[in-house]
Amino acid sequence: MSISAEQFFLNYLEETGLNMTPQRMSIVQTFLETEGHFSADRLCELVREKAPEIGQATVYRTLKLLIESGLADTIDGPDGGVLYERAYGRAHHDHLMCLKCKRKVEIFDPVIEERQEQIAREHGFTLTRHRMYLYGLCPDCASDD
Amino acid sequence: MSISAEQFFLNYLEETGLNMTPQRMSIVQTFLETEGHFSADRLCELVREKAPEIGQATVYRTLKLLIESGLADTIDGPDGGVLYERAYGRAHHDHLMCLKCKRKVEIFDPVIEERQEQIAREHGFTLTRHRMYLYGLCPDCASDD
DNA sequence: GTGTTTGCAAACACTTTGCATCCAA
DNA sequence: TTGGATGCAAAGTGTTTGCAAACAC
Repeated sequence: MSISAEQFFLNYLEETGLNMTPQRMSIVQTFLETEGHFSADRLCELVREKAPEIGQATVYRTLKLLIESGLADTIDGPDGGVLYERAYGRAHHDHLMCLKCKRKVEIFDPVIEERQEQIAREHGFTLTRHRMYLYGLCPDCASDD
Repeated sequence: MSISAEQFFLNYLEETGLNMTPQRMSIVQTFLETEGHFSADRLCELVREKAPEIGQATVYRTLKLLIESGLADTIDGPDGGVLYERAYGRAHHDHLMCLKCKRKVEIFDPVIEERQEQIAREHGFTLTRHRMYLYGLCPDCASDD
């Protein structure tokens, strides 16, 4: 976590032999400014508020680079859609979400993380990454019933 | 697990005011005969091997019913696609998959299950369901490097 | 200059829908 | 008889791609 996210992305581009461009810069900045989870389409809107001339294909292409570089991460909702969130400079976490109001809580549990490693090891697997989603009703929605 | 899967589905249809039809019967049977994880498209193919006249829309519609009834469950692969598997009469489990050869191992860990409940409770959530995917390299693929 | 990147629109894969017809109860 | 079910084809999603022009280095 010693270098900035922008620098991190620049390094990635360089290593991969790709160029920085105004469009990519805009998209990365917007991405970094945006909190929480959002769809590709939503990011597109946000980018275009500042730079309407940027095509959606470019946003999709850049989002792909962000993921490959490790700046971004995807999450998949219970409904099937794909969302993105910032990953670089943040600790790993999983998600707990409310099926009704869609509220999301980021969670982290060392016990679970440890068991995951353990389980993979028992099967001879080398663990690369994992995803865990807990779905249920938040306190507010549970009491609405 | 006291009644058969077919009966279970019949009950669901009845409760929901829907009818059993030859097409649904074919699809459910094919679904139950098919081991492992498969795409909607793959199920379509299998169904059509026996009953070529069944439309894909019907397969999709029936698959939806299978999920609503609880007979089927969806899983999402690391690559984004949606797969289906049999759920009724089987214990809950999570998945460990090889990123290279796509091999999948079904796993279950009481410690993790317990912690998940615990975490949800700590946040005031009522847990409905969860998904956990572990991704990595299986023994064979790891040694290929 | 040369290879990369862009915007556009068309292509894509997968899933859902509208509709006229057909069928189960 | 009547509301649900079907097949077909068309319409949606959300994402990717081909291409000629524009650009970064």
